[in-house]
Amino acid sequence: MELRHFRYFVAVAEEENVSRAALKLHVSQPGLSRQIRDLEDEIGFQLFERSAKSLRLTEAGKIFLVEARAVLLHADDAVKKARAVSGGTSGEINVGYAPSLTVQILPAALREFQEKFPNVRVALHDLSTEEMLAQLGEKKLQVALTVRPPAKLLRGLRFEELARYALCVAVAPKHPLAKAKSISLEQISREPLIAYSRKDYPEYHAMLAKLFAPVGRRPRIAGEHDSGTSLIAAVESGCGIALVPECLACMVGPRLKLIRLRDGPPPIPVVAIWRAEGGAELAEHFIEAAKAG
Amino acid sequence: MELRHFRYFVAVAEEENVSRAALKLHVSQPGLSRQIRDLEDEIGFQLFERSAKSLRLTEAGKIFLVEARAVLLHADDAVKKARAVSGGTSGEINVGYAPSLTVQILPAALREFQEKFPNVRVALHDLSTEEMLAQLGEKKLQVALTVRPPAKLLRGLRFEELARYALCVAVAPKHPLAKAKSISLEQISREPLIAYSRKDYPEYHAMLAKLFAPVGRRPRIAGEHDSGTSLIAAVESGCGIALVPECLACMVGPRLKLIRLRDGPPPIPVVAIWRAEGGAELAEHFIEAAKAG
DNA sequence: GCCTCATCATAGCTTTTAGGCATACTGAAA
DNA sequence: TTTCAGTATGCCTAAAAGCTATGATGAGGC
Repeated sequence: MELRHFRYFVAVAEEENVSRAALKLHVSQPGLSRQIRDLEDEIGFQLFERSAKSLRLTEAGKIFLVEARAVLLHADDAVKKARAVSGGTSGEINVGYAPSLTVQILPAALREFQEKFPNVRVALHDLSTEEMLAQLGEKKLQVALTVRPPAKLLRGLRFEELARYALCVAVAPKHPLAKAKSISLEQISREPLIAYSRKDYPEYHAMLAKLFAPVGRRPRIAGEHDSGTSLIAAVESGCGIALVPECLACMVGPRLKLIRLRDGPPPIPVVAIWRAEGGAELAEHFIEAAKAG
Repeated sequence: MELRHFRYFVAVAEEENVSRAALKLHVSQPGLSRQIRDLEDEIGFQLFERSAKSLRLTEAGKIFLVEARAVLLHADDAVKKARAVSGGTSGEINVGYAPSLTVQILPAALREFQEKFPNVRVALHDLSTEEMLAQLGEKKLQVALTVRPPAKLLRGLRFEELARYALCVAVAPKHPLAKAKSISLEQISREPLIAYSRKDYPEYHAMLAKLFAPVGRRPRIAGEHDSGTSLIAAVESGCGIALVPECLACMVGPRLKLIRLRDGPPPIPVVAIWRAEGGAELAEHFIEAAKAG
């Protein structure tokens, strides 16, 4: 019996649904199903009553749910208490990030990391991907969070994917396109387009060019902005529409509508990048936190 | 982080010695060493101060030891509480056993098993190996604990080794041989030998015959007994010496001396045997308990 | 009544990782 | 200096977690 079994059981018990729990835990449904079964086999009694279609906690399962949650907290607590005594690792870590792509990831990562390492100062640097790669090389950064760069730029670096976001269309709620279920590139090319600035986001413009090449029309760029915030404001005020990663959803709230892009590019991979050669213990912990968050 | 890490850490911390802890946990020293290292890597601080020769708990490690013990108890407790509500599996299990060979194993197995399954009635049957195999076939027994029988008698049965015991020589403390560091077969053949009864322990006599064949002398059998208890009594009273598995050590206490047998047979394997075809859930739990105990 | 959908279980295969063996390293004691 | 009692490291194997594909089953709609 391992903590994994407790974690898995709690998730399944909370959802009363293996498939959903599997999604939440980032494992496959059959794998999860099997782990739960293994757990029941080991403890020697049923935690769930099963039908082919669903499962429900048994009485014993209900008790075990309460206890299992407590055990998991207890285990975390054990680490925290000991860490407090150890004084904790201290130091500094420099993290480069692409704001628009890390809106969802970064806050969670920071919270997770600072909980484990309250004595580490995290310095955040809003940089272009190019700058990040350069500064990783110069050891000015220990970690970069950005879109996955082409392999040839990753000499001496390693990376790990944190998320993928589809590209979608941001329109003001009262815009005529706001009611569409999806929008085509052709439709976009007829509208004024609000873009990220070419200077700070060269990859963004490269992506636009590649995206519209097969359409035979160029998008009409009606404004360039160097931050997601001001780009959103511009779209909201009716200056035009914008192509943004779907993770901006949590920034725009009801101010804009994000609509599916028909025949869009594959989802944009957001990665953590660090130096291949070892010694960057803090960087690894930061990346762990980013994955967990 | 898994419960395994907690279990391993507690063992190492209690021993302040990886090698001894590894022995206790039945894992190799390097494997254990690595798991402890992994744990430290994951939590992000040192639990031990290391020298090449030893390790000592850090302050954080001391706290973590207390907490880790508590977490492990908590986890067991979670299962127990839930099991209590479930009413527990009830039923009956019939276990055949060879008393002399299971003197160490059986009490621990029973304790372990009854803790998990207080509502299961365990019926113990003192039988010869031959009888056990027959009764397993007839489904009168679900589990047998005895010396490993030859493969050809195990058709339709499965087995798992629980322990091995060397054969050694039991002598009364005041016997002239009591001071020897080891005793040869040749020496034994000069002494009156107290044996298990041929009727109840045919394998024992087969083993004796095989053992003494190369020596060219027969042991002089001065008495036969159908239980370890009376055999021990006979040796204690000076009637002769006996060849017994070393696990009897815990029965004889200071009453007899157990001395190494020179050029003795390989250690005697004690196994749990059960029916190969499934359905014997309780049997499996019993065997798990026997392994854990 | 029968189809479709949602869901869980099973089977077979792949990948990960715990754990094993051999061995190097290291400081203390003889 | 050698030996000894330890821990750590490298490499390999085997067990187990996890994945994909697929089967089975009951609920709800048509």
